[in-house]
Amino acid sequence: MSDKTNTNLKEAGLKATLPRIKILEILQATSGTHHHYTAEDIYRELVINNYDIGLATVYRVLTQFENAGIVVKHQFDANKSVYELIDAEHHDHMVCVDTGEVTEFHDETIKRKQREIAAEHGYELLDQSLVLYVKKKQK
Amino acid sequence: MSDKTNTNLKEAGLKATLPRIKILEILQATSGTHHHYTAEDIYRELVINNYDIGLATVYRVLTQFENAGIVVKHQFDANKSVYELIDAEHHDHMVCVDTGEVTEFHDETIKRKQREIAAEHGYELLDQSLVLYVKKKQK
DNA sequence: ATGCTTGCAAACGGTTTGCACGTGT
DNA sequence: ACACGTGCAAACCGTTTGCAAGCAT
Repeated sequence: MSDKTNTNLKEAGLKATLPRIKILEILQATSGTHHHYTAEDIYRELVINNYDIGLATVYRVLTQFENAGIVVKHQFDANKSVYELIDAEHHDHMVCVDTGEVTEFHDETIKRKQREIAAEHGYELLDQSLVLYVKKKQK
Repeated sequence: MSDKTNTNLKEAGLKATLPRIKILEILQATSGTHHHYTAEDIYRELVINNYDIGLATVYRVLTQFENAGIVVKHQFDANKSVYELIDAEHHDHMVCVDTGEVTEFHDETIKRKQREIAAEHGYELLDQSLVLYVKKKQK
């Protein structure tokens, strides 16, 4: 898997350096439920594992990953960004306003409707951001 | 109309002060196409009209308006917020990535689908944010 | 009169950048 | 070797806040 990781980086035109490899590994960690990380989440994780990697580098690497199409940057909250590995199936998010829990979903009907709407206005749909703010239904 | 303005403020539990009245008037200005303002847009407008109102006050007033349900805060771009008067019909936005132009739209199909999806996950839909990033279709 | 508002300037917090040093190929 | 990548600390920039003075009621 570390082979695969290096390959990914090379393919993206990025030298396989320690910081980039470690950050990519953290993003790929499937153990926790949350695969949405802030720059500091990742930085903290690095510090815990005794890697001497600066926060500035984390930001730089994440930006490079974003440009390389390895990662998407989301803005669920007004004043901090979270990053997420891009997987094959691109999905949207619902955020619980009480717990902050993030659930992913995908819906083709909505996607299709969006393209229609853009087209009606003479536009082509390049990208889209949909976030539902929800709370647990109590009965 | 300045009567109406004061009434709005009073109803919202806010004293009718000069800064609040003027900021509300700017938000209500229907002349320009863009009714999406950054705090500085509004500040600049105030300066042009020779009002001695600080940027900090603009932020404070906009936040109060937001809490009072007079205004919504959007985050089309990562590092600046825009504010918009809430009108009866609540709508979504498409932003042209080339020109920055913002077009509003409303679609009931999408809204309904969203409620369904939230419900499927045991959630209740409180709020939602949908932004389409588009570009002019060239032929 | 008195409590909410405001202007100013300083603080904040996430993110970016300049620079000299370190590292991958 | 040499270009590219990195750590550190300082800069940035939109936004928030403490404080003393100013208004609306």
